[in-house]
Amino acid sequence: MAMKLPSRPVPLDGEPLGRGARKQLTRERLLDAALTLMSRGHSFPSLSLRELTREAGVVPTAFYRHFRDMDELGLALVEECGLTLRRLLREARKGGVPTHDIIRHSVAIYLQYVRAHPRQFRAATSERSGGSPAMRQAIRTEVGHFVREMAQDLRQLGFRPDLPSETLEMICSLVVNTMLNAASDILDLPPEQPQLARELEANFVGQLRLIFLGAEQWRAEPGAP
Amino acid sequence: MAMKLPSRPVPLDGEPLGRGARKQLTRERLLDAALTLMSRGHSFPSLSLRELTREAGVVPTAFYRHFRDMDELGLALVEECGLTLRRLLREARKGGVPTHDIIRHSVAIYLQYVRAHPRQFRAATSERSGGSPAMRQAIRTEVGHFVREMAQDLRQLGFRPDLPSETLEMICSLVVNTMLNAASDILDLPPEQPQLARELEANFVGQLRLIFLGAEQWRAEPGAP
DNA sequence: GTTTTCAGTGAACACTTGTTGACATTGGAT
DNA sequence: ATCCAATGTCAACAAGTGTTCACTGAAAAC
Repeated sequence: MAMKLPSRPVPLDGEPLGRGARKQLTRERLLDAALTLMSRGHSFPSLSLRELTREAGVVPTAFYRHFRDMDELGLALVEECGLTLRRLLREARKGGVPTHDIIRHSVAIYLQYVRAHPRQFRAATSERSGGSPAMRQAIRTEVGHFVREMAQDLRQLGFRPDLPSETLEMICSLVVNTMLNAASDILDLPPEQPQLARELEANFVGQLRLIFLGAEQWRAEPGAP
Repeated sequence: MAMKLPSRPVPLDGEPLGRGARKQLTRERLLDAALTLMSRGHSFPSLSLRELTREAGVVPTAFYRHFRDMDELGLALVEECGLTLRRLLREARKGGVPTHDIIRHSVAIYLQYVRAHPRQFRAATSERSGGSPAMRQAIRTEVGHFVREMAQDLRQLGFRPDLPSETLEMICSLVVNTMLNAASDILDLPPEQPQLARELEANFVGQLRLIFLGAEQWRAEPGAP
């Protein structure tokens, strides 16, 4: 008699994982597969469920044990990328702020971080204006959190304590937009063109300098002289 | 005997159009259909050829008389949107520059223009980082043209004649990124929420003010004191 | 030790997709 | 008036899609 092949939930793992842990593992595999496929040029809305599960090494129907549909996976993905972004900010906070040439230094750190997490950043920048309305909204919210956190950090660092939070956030939102644009540009660069990369980096540094130059000059109350 | 239905290239048009004109017309219909579908939430890479031709009111195979594949249509679309952008700049140039409250005025004009061409702007901002690599590159080039043109305009207006073109373009690229982000934000707003729209507009104005404040303070040679 | 829960499997469905080839119709050059 | 090229239509294809259903096997609950 022909026996059915046994289900192999974790084919390559010797560790005796618990059931819940196993579930979370394949869930992460699915998210990971999405990031990988996106980093190969696919844009999220053009990903098919089957393609995704194929890449994840699971059968199509297994998908439904984790997400209702692709939109739900998209939202989870956004959350994950948001987490990556926050980690960046947290690490930057820990590292302390160098007193000299802050911007150039921060840019170097940031770009290094971007290159270390290309898939997350490509996904984030790519779906920021590309995905479904729900996904765009989610990303917008996530970016909003990031902006607020950054503004708070600036305040805590004693930067322009006279400015209201609104204004600080307006400035930070400009900074974040510039950062994300730069990330997108960097990741689209031909693989090994250090000259272009340096130009782009210089441009990026210049733009941030410009912004902070403006921020230092900003009058506290633009309405009244 | 069953006669084939006659082909009706222009079902609703009484005008006896020339042949070339007819071709261009359905070509425009295809491009238009793409814009329409995109403005309904679809992102370009997830558009199917059949969906497109259905919306355009043509049979799927007719597509190939105009474009080799969807990528080619995408490039044509980028070109069209680029044209729209340039027209904006040209009109702005014609209109002259108000001496007072330039930025607020320009922003109002710009947002009005964005709202008048929502589909083009949604497509442009959406595919800027979302589409195929070729499409992204095309958009990048188009935006680059726009930036250079804007920098030239600024120079001709006598703005910071001491700065090298490189620096001017760096500034303009920051401005353009901010403009496109603002467009994307505006178009994603819930249909009738004038309060949010005004907040967003104020934010936008603030960011541009900040940029130009920084630009006025920018030292001509950041390397040497 | 028995039972229950549940992540994962495989086959099947109704459908849409991109692309091909063989016609039709017609504007424009001859 | 006649032919040609080009624009468009129809029918058909293989392949891929999302989703369903009944089933399995082992971890967890009893």
